[in-house]
Amino acid sequence: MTKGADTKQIILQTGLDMASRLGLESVTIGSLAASIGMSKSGLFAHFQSKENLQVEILKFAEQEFVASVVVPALRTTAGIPRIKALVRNWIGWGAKLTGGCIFVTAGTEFSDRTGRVRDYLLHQQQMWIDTLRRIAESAVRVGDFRSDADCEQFAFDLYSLILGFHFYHRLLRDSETVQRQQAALEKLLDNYR
Amino acid sequence: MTKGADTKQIILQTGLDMASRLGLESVTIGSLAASIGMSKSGLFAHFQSKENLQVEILKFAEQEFVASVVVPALRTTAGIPRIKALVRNWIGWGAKLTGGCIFVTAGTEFSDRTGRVRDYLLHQQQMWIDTLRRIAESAVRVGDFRSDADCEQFAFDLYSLILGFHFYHRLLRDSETVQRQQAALEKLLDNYR
DNA sequence: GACAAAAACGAACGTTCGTACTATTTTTAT
DNA sequence: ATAAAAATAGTACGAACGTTCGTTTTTGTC
Repeated sequence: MTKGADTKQIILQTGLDMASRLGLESVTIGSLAASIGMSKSGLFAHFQSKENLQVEILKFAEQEFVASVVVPALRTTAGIPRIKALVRNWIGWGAKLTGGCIFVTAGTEFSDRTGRVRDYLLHQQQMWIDTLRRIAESAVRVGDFRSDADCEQFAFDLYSLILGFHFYHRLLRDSETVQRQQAALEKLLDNYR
Repeated sequence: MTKGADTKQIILQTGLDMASRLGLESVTIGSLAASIGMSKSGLFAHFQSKENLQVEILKFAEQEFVASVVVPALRTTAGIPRIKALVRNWIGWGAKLTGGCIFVTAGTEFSDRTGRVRDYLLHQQQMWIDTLRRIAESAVRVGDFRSDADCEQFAFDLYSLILGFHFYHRLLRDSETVQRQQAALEKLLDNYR
């Protein structure tokens, strides 16, 4: 029985796109079903609850994120090239979606809520920050960063930069944002060299 | 006629707090009325539409923001002390609300929507970025920043930092965030000195 | 092609959404 | 004190919400 799994993928893909535009809470079962062209109850049967749907959308997004952002970056040379690749991939991933990065959107949306969606988001973000830190550590190891660099701090700095880019790019639609972000990244890297 | 205005203030204050926790879209007329202890229709009469309510909450927040963040900062010595005061006030303002900064929250929430709420948010953010740029320019004028400093870029850098702080502080509840943010701010200022 | 399992459907549940209209109460000005 | 005005409450509306249930259609296996 593969038909059900196929449908589920379509639901999650469409749901992810919708969530990236409107937020996870605004992905209603009715509107999602309508935009796919199936019935509310048919869609609902795949998830048993809206909370499950939300969590599964996040897991689906994570898969895509890891596959198209993290893994390719880890394949490039460790150090500064890898960091630049990571940022480049991240921006590219954001561009694939109709809306913004779902982790940023949902992270903001659920930061003051409770429940499994927030729990999962929190866990995801900690893993993401861990990844940033480890990539900084490998930059120290290959000598691109100086040996006493604070890698935890670098993760914060880089994530801030990404958030700034996202905010400028989405809300302000500022065309110069890419250059701004690139200039900031160069300066940031200089600080750790 | 002062009774109506008083009630309106209470509505907006409560609505702002609710919006800072759950987002502007989740401030429903029913739940807001219930938490104040008045009727849906009584509350509704003050605003004529939900969109009006949302915009008025943002205007109310802006008033408070200007009064407790921007104005006090502009009263301190121009240059780096003013920048530090601005950041300090901003963090303090965020701490007064139950949830996060409403401009960050709502900016993310409405970046891909259309309508008057988004229009107003966009306008507000452009003013905020303008303020950041002007404060950087005054830092150049008093000699705290070097004369060829890119003030537009500084606005981006500082805003990114603030967003990073907000995200770490709200979702991750990381207790070291204040120090991280301070360290990043010092480095940022050094880059422009 | 028969048959069981899986998947999708349609209708309905109780609740809440934003909004509209009409009382009724409360506040203000004379 | 009283009339006008403002503020609040009450009731109702159609639509949408998440969810449940029983039925029908589709699918894969023998």
